[in-house]
Amino acid sequence: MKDLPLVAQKFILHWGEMGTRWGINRTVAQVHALLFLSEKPVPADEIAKILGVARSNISTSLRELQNWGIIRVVHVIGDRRDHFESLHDVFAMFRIIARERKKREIEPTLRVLRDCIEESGKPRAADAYTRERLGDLMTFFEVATSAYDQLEKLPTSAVLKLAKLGDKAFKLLGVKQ
Amino acid sequence: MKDLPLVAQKFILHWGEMGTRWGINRTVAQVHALLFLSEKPVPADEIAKILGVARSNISTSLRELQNWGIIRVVHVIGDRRDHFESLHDVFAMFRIIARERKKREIEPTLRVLRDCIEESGKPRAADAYTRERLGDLMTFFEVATSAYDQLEKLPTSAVLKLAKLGDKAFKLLGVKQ
DNA sequence: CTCTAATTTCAGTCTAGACAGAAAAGACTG
DNA sequence: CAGTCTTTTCTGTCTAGACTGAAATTAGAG
Repeated sequence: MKDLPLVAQKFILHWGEMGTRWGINRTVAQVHALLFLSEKPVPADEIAKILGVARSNISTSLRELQNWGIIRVVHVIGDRRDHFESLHDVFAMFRIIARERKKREIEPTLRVLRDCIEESGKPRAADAYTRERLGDLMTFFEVATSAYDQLEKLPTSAVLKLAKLGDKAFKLLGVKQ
Repeated sequence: MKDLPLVAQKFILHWGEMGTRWGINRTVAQVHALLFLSEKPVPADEIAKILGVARSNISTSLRELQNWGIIRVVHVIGDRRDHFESLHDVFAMFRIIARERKKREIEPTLRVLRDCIEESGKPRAADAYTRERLGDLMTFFEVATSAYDQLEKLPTSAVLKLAKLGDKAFKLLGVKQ
């Protein structure tokens, strides 16, 4: 870690902490930060040395990041080791993260809500109030995911245009005032 | 827990697991789920009994949920105990959650990024590539937060309208096709 | 002001999950 | 196919932070 530029150290540490706040293992987040800042692909043993954690631990973290789809293996001529590089396009990266979290967490939640609401018809399974509350929650998740799905289809350039329009967009569409 | 409707049990357990995936203490999430489904305000000792955890633990969880601003104390005549109820409007609830997470996690990250970029001008603090990467990341967070800020100002009705417009909205605005 | 109920704090315990290191498996080389 | 390098898997250890129960504090009632 000490041989990294100061700014890189600072960012990697912060990114690790952020990870833990969002349910991502600290080491996984740190590995991601390191690769994100790295111009050249990095082999696992170097990552281990830089971050000061066991090689085996890095192996697991890399696997996890590959499952997310935000890093990939590349090969360097004259070196047998796998090298890893992060996706460089930040917007694309967060699109992938959002999509994965939707798949892993939101969709299962929607399924549970659907099951609950279905079962809540049966006698003794739930009272009317519970049923209504769950219905509201499901509506929220449905609206949110379908809105996100629309947004996800846009290319980055369109998302940027949209963001730049900001307030004006809402007025043009007549959803405001 | 056993005396709750089956559907409520199922939801509370799932919500607890979801919490852990998003960096929220399981018990905190369970308490929230319980209150969310509860028609009447519930006193702390009953929550402890229902969820089967220590009273003191519930005290901490309730404090946390109050800090988030998604539950509040109410008093019931003829009972000295504090009773707690969840916000019932789901959209309002997630608006608060999003705002808090922005304040607690996104804004500190933006500050770190700003610091890093500023420092990266200094000699030996960072190479050009690192600086560029951090700049891209900061741009992303800036665009995302400012877009969210706009959205947050809209009343729920307008957000629903917007979501319903869906694809059409993008075409109307000329950001698509 | 005293007594009791309710809540919070605190110090210690417990445990899920992070981590290390060894061993196994896999892959390339000559 | 033996030898070496690399990666993965596995088992046991360690620790942050979740949790408990007791003690301290606070709030109301008479």
